[in-house]
Amino acid sequence: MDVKPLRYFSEVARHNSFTRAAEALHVAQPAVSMAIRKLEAELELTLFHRQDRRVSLTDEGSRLLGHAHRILQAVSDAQLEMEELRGLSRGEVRVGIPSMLGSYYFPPILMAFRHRHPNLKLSVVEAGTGSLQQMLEAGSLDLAVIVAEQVPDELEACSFLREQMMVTVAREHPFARQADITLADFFAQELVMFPQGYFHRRVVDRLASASGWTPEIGFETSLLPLIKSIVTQGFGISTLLEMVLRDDPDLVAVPFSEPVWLDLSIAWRRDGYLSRANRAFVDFVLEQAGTEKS
Amino acid sequence: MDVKPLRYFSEVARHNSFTRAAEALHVAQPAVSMAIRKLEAELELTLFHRQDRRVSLTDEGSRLLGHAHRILQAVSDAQLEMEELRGLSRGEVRVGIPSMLGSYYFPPILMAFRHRHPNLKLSVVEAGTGSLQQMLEAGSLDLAVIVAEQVPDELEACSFLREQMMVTVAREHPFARQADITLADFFAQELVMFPQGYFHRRVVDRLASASGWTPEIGFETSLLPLIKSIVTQGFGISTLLEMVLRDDPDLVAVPFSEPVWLDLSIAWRRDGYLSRANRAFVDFVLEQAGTEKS
DNA sequence: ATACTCCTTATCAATATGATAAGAGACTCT
DNA sequence: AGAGTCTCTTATCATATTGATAAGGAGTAT
Repeated sequence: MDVKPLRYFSEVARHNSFTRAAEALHVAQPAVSMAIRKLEAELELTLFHRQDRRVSLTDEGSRLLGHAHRILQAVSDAQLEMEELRGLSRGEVRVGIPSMLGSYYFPPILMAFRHRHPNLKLSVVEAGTGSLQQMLEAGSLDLAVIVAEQVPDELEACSFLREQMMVTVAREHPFARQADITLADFFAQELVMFPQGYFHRRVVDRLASASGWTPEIGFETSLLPLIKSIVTQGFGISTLLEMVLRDDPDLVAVPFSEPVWLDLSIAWRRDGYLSRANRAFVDFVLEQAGTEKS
Repeated sequence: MDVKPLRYFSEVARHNSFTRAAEALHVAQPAVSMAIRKLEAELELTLFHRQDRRVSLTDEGSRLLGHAHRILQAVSDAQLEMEELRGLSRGEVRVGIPSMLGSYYFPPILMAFRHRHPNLKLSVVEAGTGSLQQMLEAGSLDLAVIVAEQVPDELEACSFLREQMMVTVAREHPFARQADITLADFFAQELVMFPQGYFHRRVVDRLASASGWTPEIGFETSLLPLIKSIVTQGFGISTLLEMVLRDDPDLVAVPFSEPVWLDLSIAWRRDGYLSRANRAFVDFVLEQAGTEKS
């Protein structure tokens, strides 16, 4: 029992005519005759009562008609959804974004993506790089934004933005007048940091262990506005991505004397298939980053 | 989107393996590969993620899987019902039977038919020949038992029983000792009759008009037991099928001097298709009548 | 390293499908 | 009554689809 013959059958039943059905189906009329004959042979039942030039459903035929409608409906539903998935008018993007980027870089991108593909469901999780990687590997996320240098083997990553980590101080702080800050100077200060598991913290820890200093962490929070507020009031200093500081009049961003650049990437499981929707999101992010640069 | 590829798809998804699916489907493995590839091309979507020798559904594939299951289920439902109709483990027989036969000849046949095809729905309507013909033509009945000689053109009829109409009198009635009764004698008596529209009445009216007599009808009812009771008590005479009188000790059946035979037939719309179930019923009745005779 | 497992590609035969052309039965309109 | 038509069937043929066999290649296990 195949779909095409059932479609023919349904049309013949609808029109009570082979000729009319053939027209509606855009096939030659004998094709319809043969298809119905074959279906009848397959089922070993007479589906239509051919009386002179009048065609009508038999009892058995009308029983089949209900099934045929159900089947054709189900097929058409499937085709519709596949078409939607293909055309990105359906689908889901589940992406994880670290706090710092989620607050400063991504909002406009997310809005623009949503505008481009209004029917895609967009789930955004904000969490530290560590959690994001775990969620990615566990399959509860499809995509995550991470810092490129620490890409594990099982993830595939695509860098879309290179951004400098800047020492962040209040306007009144002595550092604010320096052209750059050495690691020694930086680590001599009391720091306000993200907790373990955030790329922010990882970067600083790496800088510390590479240079032999021990960071003195006076305050630890994953709330970026709180960090900024604390630094603004002079209770500590921090280091943040340049983008976070660009529009803040109360904070001063000073580069390290050996500039620290971070490659921000969007990553996914290497062995996992990216759905159309997710791939569209990756492409969109890369495209936005590209146009922004130029 | 065809049924076979969907079945292949569903099996591959079930086993996460082309080879295993091919085994389960009893086809060569490349056939499965090709079918899936073609389905993917048709939908312009990747359904499986082929990673090394591991196969897994993509997001789009798992969306399709639900539809595939629904479609395959619907197809299998249809096949099942068609099979049931073919094998007469489903279907409906709607048959109309005149009172006289419904009470005396058909009950055992109906029971036997029901025993032979326990899953067929059997709807039996008891009514006069006139009503039955109307219902047949209106399509509210598929089959009806009628008297052969008055078969209209639009009905097809098959005779299954030839039965004599007997003058019916009480044991004490003078007619009871006669070998036969002339029409003149019969019409001289007060009659107990079925109403208009019953073959019983039609036959008597026909006899009357053919012989020029006018029947004197003292009592009219469609209740056969009532007729018998009235005749038994000597308030009138009637004429009934032989089968009705065979086991009644209080009534005597005497033939007309020119015997009146009725051909009982089972009829259906000439232009209407007889469903498997109805045809089975006709065959069954004919078969029963045949074996009974022999 | 070698054999094995599993999916893909290539080729070929069998089958199925649909188009065209011709035919047959029945209704309709003169 | 007979021509014309309408509609389904049959016949024939070209094309497309399907599945089997054989060979290839990538990855894994022993």
